[in-house]
Amino acid sequence: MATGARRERERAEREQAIIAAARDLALAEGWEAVTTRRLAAEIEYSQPVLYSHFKGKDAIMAAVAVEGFAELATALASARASAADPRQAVADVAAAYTAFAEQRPALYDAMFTLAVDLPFASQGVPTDLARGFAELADAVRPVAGDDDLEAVTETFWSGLHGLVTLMRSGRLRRADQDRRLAVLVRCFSR
Amino acid sequence: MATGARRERERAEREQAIIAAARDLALAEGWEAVTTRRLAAEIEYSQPVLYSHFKGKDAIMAAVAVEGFAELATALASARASAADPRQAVADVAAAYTAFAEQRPALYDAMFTLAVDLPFASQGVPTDLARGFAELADAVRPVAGDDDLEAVTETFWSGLHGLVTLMRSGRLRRADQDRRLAVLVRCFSR
DNA sequence: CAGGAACGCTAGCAGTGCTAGAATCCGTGG
DNA sequence: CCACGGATTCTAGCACTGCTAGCGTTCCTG
Repeated sequence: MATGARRERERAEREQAIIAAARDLALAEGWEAVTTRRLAAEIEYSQPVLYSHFKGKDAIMAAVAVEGFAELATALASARASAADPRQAVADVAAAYTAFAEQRPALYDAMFTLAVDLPFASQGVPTDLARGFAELADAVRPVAGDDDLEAVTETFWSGLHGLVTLMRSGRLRRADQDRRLAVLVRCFSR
Repeated sequence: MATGARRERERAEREQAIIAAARDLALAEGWEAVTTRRLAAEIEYSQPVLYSHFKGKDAIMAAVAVEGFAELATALASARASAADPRQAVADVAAAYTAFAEQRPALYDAMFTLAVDLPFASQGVPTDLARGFAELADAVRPVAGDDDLEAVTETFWSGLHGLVTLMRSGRLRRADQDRRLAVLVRCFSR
């Protein structure tokens, strides 16, 4: 009778395998290489199995994005925790953010560029997204008069997001990224 | 013999019709609704005609983006020209930028999110893109110590781009956009 | 008016996300 | 130990995508 529990566990493992395969494939070859057929081949099942776990390809991408939000939050947290002083914290958090986007471009795309609507109504995202947002907020708190801390944080976040996306799409020269980061950090510290 | 000139003119008109159809369709129903079949039906020709004008669908989107860069540049220019003082110029240019993105979302996507590489190697874009960039630079010039005016401008641009894209994808509440814009403008004026 | 070339169309390819229905496996009761 | 029944998985296919080869027509030229 406990066979049902095993089945359920195996199902969960397979679901995780799908997410991992999608993530790895996207990181290695970009999201355009992630097709349902390749995904199915990767996990050694047929295509329809994917649809018994997720509503569609978008839902798979959303699941990958959810993992990304958790990773980003912890990356920001460790950057802020190891900063010497509040001033440095802003710079370190900003550097951690851009480094995350640079090193996991496909993950960043899933989180912010593709899969527009799905994850935000779901369960796991708001938590991890809020965690990351809170790290940014704590970093810029000294500069904000408390009432509009939220607006300041969101603007700081937008600045980072803009730097990352414009550079990744070739609109900004990669070489000057540090200088631009310094300008942004100067705006949001002191 | 002058018949060749007419043919060429008709060809140019048809090419413009393709770009206009793509643009209108994208603005009305989004880029996912722009298929080569619908585009062909819209201009009342068969699909292969599209490929005698453009290398592929991406090239059509790039052509639409090129028009967008010209429009954005003139919008920014007129905003800056009609500003009372330098301080106000930054705010007005920022407002014009976000208004452009808000009112022509599909156009903005073609310029910055989709069609990643094509237009920048081509002829028309660098000019109009540089025009828009110059408007931003002139607006923020007072705040920059001349040497890194470029970095300051690029960072300002990134901030605007981040605000626009994060809000459009639902990551930021639309209601607080004015407050965020004010924060950004404060950073880049005085 | 005949020859020829430029032109646009029909038809089709390979690939996409997704799904209906057949086939197979597996735990259960006789 | 075997046959049944339900869940699970696969095969085959649909409608659509971007794109292209090759045929038919049209129009200009000599």
